[in-house]
Amino acid sequence: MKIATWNVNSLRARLPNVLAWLAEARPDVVCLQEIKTEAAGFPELELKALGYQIEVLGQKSYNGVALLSRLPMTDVLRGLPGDASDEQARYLEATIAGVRIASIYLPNGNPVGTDKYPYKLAWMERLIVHARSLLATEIPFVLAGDYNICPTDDDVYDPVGWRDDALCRPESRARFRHLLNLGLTDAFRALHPEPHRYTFWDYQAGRWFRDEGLRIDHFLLSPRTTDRLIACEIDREPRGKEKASDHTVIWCEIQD
DNA sequence: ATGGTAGCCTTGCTA
Repeated sequence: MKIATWNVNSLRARLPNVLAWLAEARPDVVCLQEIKTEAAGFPELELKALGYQIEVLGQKSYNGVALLSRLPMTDVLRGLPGDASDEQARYLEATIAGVRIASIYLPNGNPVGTDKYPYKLAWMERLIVHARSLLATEIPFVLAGDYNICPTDDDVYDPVGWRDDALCRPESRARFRHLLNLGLTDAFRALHPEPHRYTFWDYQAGRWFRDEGLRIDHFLLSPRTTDRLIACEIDREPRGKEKASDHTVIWCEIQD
C-alpha cells in the first residue's frame, strides 16, 4: 500500500496540480492538509473520477483535512479527541485495509508569545494521549501529515535563524520526541540518515530556488507498521511546478 | 532593518 501526504495550501487553487500528480503517482491513499474549504466546496467529482473514495473534515478559508483512498474506508474519526471546544479542522482518521490512517494538520504555533503557541503544545499533548490509546488497540497505524515540527537542526536550512520559531522551539521538539518515545517511528528518517532533506520551502525570498527548506511533513508509524515499511521518499517534483504549494509530497510504501 | 509570496473573499489574517 502506497500512502502519500501533501499540504496543498488550498485544494481548489491546487486542483490541476493535484490531479496531475495523482494520475502519475497513483497512490492508494492520500492524506491532504490545508484544503481550505468546507465539504460543500470539495472537488469531489474530479477526485472520484480518478478512482478515489473521499472523507473530508472541512473548514471555511483555513485548515481542513481529507483522506482519499482507492480501498474502502471505515470507522471514520473526525477531529482529534480531548477537547470538544476545538473547532479547527485538523485531524481525520479511518481504517483502510486493516490500518488506521490519519491525516494531520498540526497547528503552526507562531508567533510564540501569543495564544497560538500554547494551543499548538496542548494539541500535541492531545495527540500523545491519542497515540497511546491507538497503541493500546494493537491495530497497525500511520499518522501522516504536516506536523509543523522540524525534529532536529538537521531538518532546517538555518537552525540559528529558526531556533525561536514555533516549528523549532525546544518545547515543540520535546513533544515530537515524546511521540517517538512511545514507540513510533519517523519513517523518512529511519530510511534516510542524511541531513537537509526538506518537504517545505517558503514562497518568499527564493527559498525553493536555493533549496532552503524545512522537513516538517512526516509519517509516524506504529511498531507493527514499521515492520512492514518498504520505502519512504520525498517527491520534489510538485514543488517545482507552476502554481505549486509551498509543501511537496512525501510518500511511503507499506507491505500489504 | 526590512521585505520578500500566496490564498483566503479580507481590505487583514494565516502561513
